[in-house]
Amino acid sequence: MEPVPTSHGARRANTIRDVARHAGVGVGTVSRVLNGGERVSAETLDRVQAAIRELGYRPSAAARALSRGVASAIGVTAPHLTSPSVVARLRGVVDTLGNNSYDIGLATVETASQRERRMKQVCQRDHLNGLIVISLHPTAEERRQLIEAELPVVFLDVAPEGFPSVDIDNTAGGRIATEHLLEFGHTALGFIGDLPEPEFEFTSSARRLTGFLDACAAAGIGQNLDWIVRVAHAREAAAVGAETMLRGAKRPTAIFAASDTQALGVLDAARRLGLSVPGDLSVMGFDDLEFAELVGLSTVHQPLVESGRCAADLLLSRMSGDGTPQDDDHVVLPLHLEPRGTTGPPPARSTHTPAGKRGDRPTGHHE
Amino acid sequence: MEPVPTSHGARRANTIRDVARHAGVGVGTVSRVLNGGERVSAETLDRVQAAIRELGYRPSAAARALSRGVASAIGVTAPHLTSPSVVARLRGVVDTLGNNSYDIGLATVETASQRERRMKQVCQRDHLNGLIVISLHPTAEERRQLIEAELPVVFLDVAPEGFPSVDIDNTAGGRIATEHLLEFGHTALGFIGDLPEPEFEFTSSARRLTGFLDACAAAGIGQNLDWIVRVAHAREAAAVGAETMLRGAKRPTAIFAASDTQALGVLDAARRLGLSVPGDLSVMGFDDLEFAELVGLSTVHQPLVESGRCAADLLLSRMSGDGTPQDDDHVVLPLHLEPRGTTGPPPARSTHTPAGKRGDRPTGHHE
DNA sequence: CGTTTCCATGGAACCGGTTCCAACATCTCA
DNA sequence: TGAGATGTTGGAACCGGTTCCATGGAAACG
Repeated sequence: MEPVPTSHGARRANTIRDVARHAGVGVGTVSRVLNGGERVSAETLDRVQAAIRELGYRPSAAARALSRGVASAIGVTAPHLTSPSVVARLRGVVDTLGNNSYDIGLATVETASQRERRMKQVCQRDHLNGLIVISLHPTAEERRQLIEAELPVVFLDVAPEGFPSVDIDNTAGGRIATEHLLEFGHTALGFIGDLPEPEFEFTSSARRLTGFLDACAAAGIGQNLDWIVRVAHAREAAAVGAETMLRGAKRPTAIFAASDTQALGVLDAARRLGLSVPGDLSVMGFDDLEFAELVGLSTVHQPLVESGRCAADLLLSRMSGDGTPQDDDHVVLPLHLEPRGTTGPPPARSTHTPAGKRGDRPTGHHE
Repeated sequence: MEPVPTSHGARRANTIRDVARHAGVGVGTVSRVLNGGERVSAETLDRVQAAIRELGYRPSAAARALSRGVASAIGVTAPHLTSPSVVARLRGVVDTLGNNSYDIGLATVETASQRERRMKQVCQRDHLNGLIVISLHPTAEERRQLIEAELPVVFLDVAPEGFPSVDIDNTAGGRIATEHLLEFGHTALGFIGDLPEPEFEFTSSARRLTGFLDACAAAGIGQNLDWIVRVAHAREAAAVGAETMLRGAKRPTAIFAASDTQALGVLDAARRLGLSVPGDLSVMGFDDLEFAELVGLSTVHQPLVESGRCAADLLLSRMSGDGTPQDDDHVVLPLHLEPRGTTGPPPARSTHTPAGKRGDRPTGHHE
């Protein structure tokens, strides 16, 4: 006679009206109980909660989203998950958001068309109430859409004007890496980084190059343009680039790779050419990915996981915040040098300046 | 006089009724156009599409979910993203699902309470229309909930009875790894794997141990129980376990670690004890994570990314499928040996007759 | 004791889609 | 020419929450 009282074999799930009937109250009262129980007498509250329990009632997320006008979900867009740094950042984001009972809508983009489609999905009006964008530069069109959708958004690993962001000081990082090499007495420095992306503003790789050049200039060291190589962000591409650089008549005694992935390629190149590291060649990376410690790569540490947490916190405060919608608030996280086994003094023969009283360094556990 | 015709400064977003009015048709017609344009005349279709474009109309996901009774989202639950194998699987899942215009709801669980909360979220009735569970054994209660929610689900890296799953043959994998060591002539084999988890059925690590034992038995080699060590799934824990094993009066000439991560710990232990690899000790891993190639670790390759794709495909076919709701369909992906630099013949001095000549500890039933 | 204030409460209207049915137009076939 | 089949269309009802307003009773006040 009654609608199924236990939720066991129920064809149709119980609704708020079923609960109201079961508890002998109105739907408004049940709704109030569901949302914190304000302005409900203790006795009624008990009765409603009992009814909820007895019916195994679970509210419909869609109905709530519809009537409230917004869902309880946060979107995360990122490049494909092949890059370890993206994964590390994502981990931080997920950690923080997951503890705040938000749904996380993950979207990865690889191609331009995917990207466009995603963006439309993302801006669906009642779809998301917040967005984190990892390592993707927004196009002008995308910015416009984001502003129009009035969607709270935080960028991570990029810092477009007019939006809140979490990033590092890549220029300073490039300087830190380069100064580490300079302190060993290197004067012949090479750089390997990503290809420039003209459609976007400065990339992190480009900024690291700027820091490299700054540090060189400050030390009064000139540039050999053949030793500034820009390739696709991949181990093998970097290996090819480094090999070319190292095959020249004169070659650098140290190479700063703008990412650990590319540093790995440089190490490959050194191995192929029979150069010892750091005996013949010092190699410096950037990021401090997990494998950096494994291979003993000297690098600049950036707080990847923490950056994700930070972006998530920033977004949450934005969403709950007063309302100033899309001003910018750029968080810059600290970096530090992580010296390991792939950097050392330049080889004695080319050490015409300081630092060269002893050419034999105590390394040698690397090949 | 019209409601705001461009979507620019609109306070209130355009709804399907606005579109209908603008195009001079009924809402039903607009809905039909939105869902593929079946049973709509070409002329009307044009007019409606024009209206949609002119108003910048975007349908509300929540309203659609509510009236259809189901959203267009697929959930993915996984352990925290610190494990590289989980990340690799996730990548495969996301790749495939992303190309099918599903939203992906990602939830990671770490603690038991998180897990319980997630499960409730996940089973919200109109929340998801599919679920992929990565590397998490379902409890009895969770199975019950899943079945009750009638939610299509695919398990990945575990294979609970009664649910579709994608997995590998871990026992066979353990056998493959062990046979590789046996072929080199090793007769003193150690094993390092995860702690048993009594609350769940057999874990993959336990199955790999079974394969190890099978292969040993088939080769007529007895077991030294001190050489079967089970520790937390972490590099350092494995290092400690391996060190203990290798410090004994007699020590194995080869160790099979049930995961690459643990194999890394074994390598640490060897280094600390001054043992050369593979000269004094062969080390065998499992998984073929990215770093395995970096450190030249011999291992068993399992198709991680592909397993994610496979699970996603399976789920999609389940969701669109006829209806047989939750029968089981266990996909088993192939494995292969990936021999690298950490395995080789046993040291010469111990190459005399098999380990247990004195039969003190090994319960050898050989000879 | 009458009036005002306050609180708990019930329930209609609403959010924006989908679905279904009735209504109508057109076409077909006898 | 009429009956039936086919195809297109409009719009009410519905999905299941939230919100807001009207109501009634208790408490506070003069």
